[in-house]
Amino acid sequence: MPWNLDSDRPIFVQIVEHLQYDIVSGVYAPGQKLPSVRDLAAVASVNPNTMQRALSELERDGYMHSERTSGRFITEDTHMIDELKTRLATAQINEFLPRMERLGLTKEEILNLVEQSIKE
Amino acid sequence: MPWNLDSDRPIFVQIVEHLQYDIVSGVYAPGQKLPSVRDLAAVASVNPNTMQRALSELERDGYMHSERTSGRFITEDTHMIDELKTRLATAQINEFLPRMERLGLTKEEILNLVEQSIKE
DNA sequence: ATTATTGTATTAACCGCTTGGTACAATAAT
DNA sequence: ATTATTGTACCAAGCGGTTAATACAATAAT
Repeated sequence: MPWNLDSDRPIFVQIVEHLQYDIVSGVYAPGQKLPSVRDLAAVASVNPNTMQRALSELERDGYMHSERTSGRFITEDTHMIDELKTRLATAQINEFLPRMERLGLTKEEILNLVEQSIKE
Repeated sequence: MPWNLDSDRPIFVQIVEHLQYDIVSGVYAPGQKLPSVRDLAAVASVNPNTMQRALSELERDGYMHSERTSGRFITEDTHMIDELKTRLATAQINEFLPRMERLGLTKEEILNLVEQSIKE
């Protein structure tokens, strides 16, 4: 899964989101050890400082914790991960629907578009 | 309709999008005169330079044109506006669906969520 | 004719993000 | 014991976006 970082938004924010999706979708399992800051930075083609900043945010929010010198680990609180999943999904819906309506599409048109696009 | 500008992305980009939505949804009709740069900037609580930059982009793409001292006008090319609408809607879909799937939701779950959320 | 308004251009300053470079303490690996 | 790896911290430089302040020419409004 590429990182798909663009220059429109702060990179560290995009990394936070990317890793949140990785946690929710199970790319990193609960309790699993993460690659080192330097390795993650290399994979993402980003400066280690930038990766560090993203990881600090995720740590501050409790999605991971660092063990000084042995590495960094995903939380084992599966309930918290489930909540994150719900929160991210809801956020997507709440961005998507109002924008589609603001474009002048009716609820039916939106539903049809989604239904159509989801098949292929 | 508030402008809802956040600090995550360049303001001028968000203004471009906001005005595109206004054009597509008919807030500004084809051929209609826009408020002055300074007025728009005041309404959006933004520096005139920033508003000017957004308007220049929209002008470069042909969605409006300025008449030196009499003001700035929305294009009368309704076909172009329709295309913009389609393009924006498609872009929303193409962002929304992959993200929902990446969260681990099945196509059915996504459809149900949309269907559910659209009713209320 | 005079005044106000229009779009436009320019410059300096500030701020946040990013990078590159360096460094350190703690501990795992050898 | 020595070495490598870990997270972490710091600083300087560069860059893009934003603001503020001015200015100008063209023309609409008076």
